[in-house]
Amino acid sequence: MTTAPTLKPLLVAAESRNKDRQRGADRAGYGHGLAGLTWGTGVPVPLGFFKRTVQNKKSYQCAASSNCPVDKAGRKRCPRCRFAKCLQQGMKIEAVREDRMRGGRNKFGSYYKRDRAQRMQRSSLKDSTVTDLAGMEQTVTSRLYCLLHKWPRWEPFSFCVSAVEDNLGQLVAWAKAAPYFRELEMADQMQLLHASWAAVHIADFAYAAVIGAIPASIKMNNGLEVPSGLAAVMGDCSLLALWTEIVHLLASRGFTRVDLAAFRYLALFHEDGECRVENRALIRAARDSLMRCWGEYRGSDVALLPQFTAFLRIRSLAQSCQNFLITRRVGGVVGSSLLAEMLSSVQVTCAR
DNA sequence: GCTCAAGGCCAT
DNA sequence: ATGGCCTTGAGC
Repeated sequence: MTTAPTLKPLLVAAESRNKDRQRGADRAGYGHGLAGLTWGTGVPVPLGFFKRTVQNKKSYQCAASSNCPVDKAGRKRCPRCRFAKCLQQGMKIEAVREDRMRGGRNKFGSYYKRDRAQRMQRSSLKDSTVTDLAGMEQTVTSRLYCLLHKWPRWEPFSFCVSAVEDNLGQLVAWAKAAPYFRELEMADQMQLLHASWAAVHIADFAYAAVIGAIPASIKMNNGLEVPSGLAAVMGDCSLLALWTEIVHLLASRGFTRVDLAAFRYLALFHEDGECRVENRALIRAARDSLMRCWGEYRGSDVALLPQFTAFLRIRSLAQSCQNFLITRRVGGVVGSSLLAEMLSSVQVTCAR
């Protein structure tokens, strides 16, 4: 069986996307005192509206009570509230020139500079705290919910495989943007993903199950009710009991989105993935940083212990799930080439 | 010289 | 009226 090289192109694509985004962020400048504005780079911003309003000394009246919602859709409804929002967001009337002189610089140069420096500091700080990283996890539950309702559900097993594949796709994009991970060489990135994808998948479902974001069971088109945890354990009914046990354990200890973020990073940078990687120092640094942040969040290192054992159980469950998929020969028969590649890498590991 | 935020223009 | 794109020019 030959597997198409699927993971690498995905990583390459994610990398170029991230670079584009970074370039966009770097290019984002200032407009009338407000940070994050650009001319002609596709970021829609009410520069023209603000400029005209100030230049022509317009004064608008609000038909309602001066608290109209100003969003992309309703922005044209009430100019008064739109202008108020501009000011509230930090746009400066003084930055619209009275004499209408073009070009050159205005007196805000130093303010822009300071603001830029501050924003830079904030973004680098962000890299080192789990709490901020947890922002990414908010989307997990809604995604899993969609995922469970996405396909025509004729057969439980192929349904579970589809769920796994769908989750795999986003995992790559997430990891590629993750601090530390994005600094690694491509080969190392592949190693870590091969070793962690299954545990991340289960952790995602565990979180969604604990907070009740997904239904307990899914109704197949043939009338059969299937527990949604089956998608978490990738279709292996014999693992369902273990799965529910872990979910209950996590629920009793408390499992927040910060904990989920920690689980995901823990899986990604776990020792098991380390054996064949080049840059062990960076991965160890990532783990240290993670444990420090997570410990701070939980209050103490001791408080992490039960969480950590739960994580280890998820990892061993993940191993069982992978073995199950291999015995079902998903890689060759049902699964996408990406899933096949993930599974074949496990087989290589086992053979050694 | 180059940058990049400000003004102007004009199709919508 | 709006907003995308082009031109300008003081400060670095």
